[in-house]
Amino acid sequence: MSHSNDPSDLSAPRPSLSQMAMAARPMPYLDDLNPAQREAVEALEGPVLMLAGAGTGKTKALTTRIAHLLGTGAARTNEILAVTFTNKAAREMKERVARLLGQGVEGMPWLGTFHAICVKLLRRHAELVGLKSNFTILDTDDQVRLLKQIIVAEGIDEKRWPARQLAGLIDTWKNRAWTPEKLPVAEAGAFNHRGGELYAAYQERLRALNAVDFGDLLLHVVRIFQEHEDVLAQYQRWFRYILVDEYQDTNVAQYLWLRLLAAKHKNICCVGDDDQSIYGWRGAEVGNILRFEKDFPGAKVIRLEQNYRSTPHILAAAGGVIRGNEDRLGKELWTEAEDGEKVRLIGHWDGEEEARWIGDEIEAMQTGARGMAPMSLDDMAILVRASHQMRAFEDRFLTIGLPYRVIGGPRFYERLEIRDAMAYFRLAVSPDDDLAFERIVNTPRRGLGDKAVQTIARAARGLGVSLVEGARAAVERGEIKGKGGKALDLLVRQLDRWHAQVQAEADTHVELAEQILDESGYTGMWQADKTPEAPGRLENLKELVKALEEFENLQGFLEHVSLIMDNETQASEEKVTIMTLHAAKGLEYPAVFLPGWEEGLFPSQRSMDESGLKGLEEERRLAYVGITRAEELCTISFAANRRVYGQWQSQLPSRFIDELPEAHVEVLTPPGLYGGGYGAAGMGQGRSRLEEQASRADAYNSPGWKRMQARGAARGVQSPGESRNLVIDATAVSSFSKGDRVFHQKFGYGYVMGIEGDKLDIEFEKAGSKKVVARFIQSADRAGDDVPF
DNA sequence: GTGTGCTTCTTTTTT
DNA sequence: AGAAGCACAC
Repeated sequence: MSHSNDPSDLSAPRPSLSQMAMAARPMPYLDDLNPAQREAVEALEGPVLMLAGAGTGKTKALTTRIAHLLGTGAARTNEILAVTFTNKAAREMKERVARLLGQGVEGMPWLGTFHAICVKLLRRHAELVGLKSNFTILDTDDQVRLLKQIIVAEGIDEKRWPARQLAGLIDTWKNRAWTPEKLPVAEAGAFNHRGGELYAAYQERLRALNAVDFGDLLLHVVRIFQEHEDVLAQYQRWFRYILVDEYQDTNVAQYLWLRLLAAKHKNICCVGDDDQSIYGWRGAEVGNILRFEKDFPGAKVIRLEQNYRSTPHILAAAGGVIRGNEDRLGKELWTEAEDGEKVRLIGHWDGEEEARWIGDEIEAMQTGARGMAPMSLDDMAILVRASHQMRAFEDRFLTIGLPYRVIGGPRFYERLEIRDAMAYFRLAVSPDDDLAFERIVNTPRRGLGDKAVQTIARAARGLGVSLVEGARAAVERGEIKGKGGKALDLLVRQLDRWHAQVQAEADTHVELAEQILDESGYTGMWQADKTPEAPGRLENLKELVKALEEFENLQGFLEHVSLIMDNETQASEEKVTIMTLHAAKGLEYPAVFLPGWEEGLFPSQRSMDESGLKGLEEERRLAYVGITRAEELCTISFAANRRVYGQWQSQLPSRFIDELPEAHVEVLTPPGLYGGGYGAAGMGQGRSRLEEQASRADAYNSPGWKRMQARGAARGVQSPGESRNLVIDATAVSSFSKGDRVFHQKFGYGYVMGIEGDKLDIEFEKAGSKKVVARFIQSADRAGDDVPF
């Protein structure tokens, strides 16, 4: 079945001597694989579904497969199509293939995200869907602003029918590969019976603007493939082998795209894990992976079940939870690793106590206080269901001075200041970018409000030109009076000059970027701003300019940036990581904390309301993902009370807790639960499930339980802050006195009200009164010093 | 054209 | 509770 050696197979390029020499070369990388991995690597021909459980060496198998394709001469670098979902995954794969081959892989042009690859394809064939090949890619923000215009133009009440919601609908439709013509009638009736119509209007506007949104990237290419057989045939020949990572996350559009490309040779290898499908809410279809064998008859299904990450207790706990799901292909993870610690379970009185306990526990683990080997903060992570849960931990960690990093949150390129700066760059490159012009016309303030913008738009429409040209005309005709008119005149001239500079390539693009931000007054705007965010924003602008250095020119930068939403924070100091369960997929940590396992929060009530059993199953997979992130120690916790939308609520432990197999769980005594006024607090309707749970804790009564007790007691002797106080720089405290005006990275400006030990009691202007460790505090006079450019 | 108080909403997030 | 968005008043 060897493809390249069959002389009768004329479709395959004849192997060159060098390729045959390479094929004859020993393949040491194969010896590193277990039998299942090896099978997945060597089954090069025909459809393959690699069901790779958490921590089973999926990326290793995938990258080795690529190396094998190249090493045996079965394919050349440009004949392999390898798609991932994130830039990070793509980067990682490139690096690992390069390492395996012992050389660079500049020549893997078709290894990338779905979107990046589609941009490449669409630039080549843009005219087939009525676009020019220099189309711009809109992000969510642009998209919403555009929709808002359409909604308002249609005379619809934007408050009752927000653009954001329509954007969400259109997104969902595009995920399902529904173009306006193919939109089911029932769906078109959404959004006050106008959904379909508005969708069509939006697509029309996009075409007029020569722009696409993220969904279009996929959909346009699918349409090209469907309507132009010759083009499709070309790529079917071209991409002789297809590899897909995280197949369980593909949506309908991506599925169609893949199926079209693989239809001829069917050399498609999809890798995924149905148990880790957690993106249903954004269009992923678990069905794609469940249906693979039907889509590709004769497909080889290979299960990777040997886990190299976690201890048996952790795997057993995860397995126990996921077993509750109906819709599974079925997989059982196993490991050769030693037993290790059981999964730990602990209940708390409320969310703050939970945060306090985890903080103490982390400090104890870091210093090795409980007889364990000291552990780096980099090896610990807290994984939450929803980002608002992070707050309690941030507050607590700031107070005790525990360094942490939050992953997720607003991405670098989504930040206001970055998007503004980019709009200026976009205009310098293409002056007819109307959306960019609208964004910055009055930022910084130029005295150009709604009325002025309308005048400009009217002028532009009348002449059938871009907004910049409209503005020029309006200025010349003197339609915009006073200060605004003058400022607009200046802006138009500046834009002309910047554009000329881009074309002339006289200065380096980095210098030009700095010049633009400077001359436009944008940097000055933030320098003059006294809000606590301003210094951070200036810092971000500096970083943006630094990021520019990596590119040849502004065009190149803009091209890539629209697809790269990464937020790579370089590792510096040791820190605990806080992030959502979603963000944690694909990562692993020696110690993992999973707080907030309460009904309604996790599983999320909303998920269950909206998607019923399907929703619950996805939540359960999320629990599975969470537990399987842990290598050695996994600690699950819940609180009896929690503030939900500002209202105190008593919480029931998550049903997932009851699904944990008891034999692999160690229940820690909830410290505040028995001692504190828990029973006395009177939680209303009789005995709550939590009480049952707590009393059932005795039933576990394992040796480990007692061991933990002993450890807890031993730890109790040392107060949490104590070890830390020793390393605190005494000058940090002494450099402040009562009444000082100070600045804090997160809380902003405030005044020192008192000093206790190494902590300062500060009344913040925005955040209220807090006790914060002194070394996190800056004198307010120093805060603004650091000005870029 | 800009600043302030009221209303609303509140999961997860990539490209 | 807290942010964000919007209407309203200067």
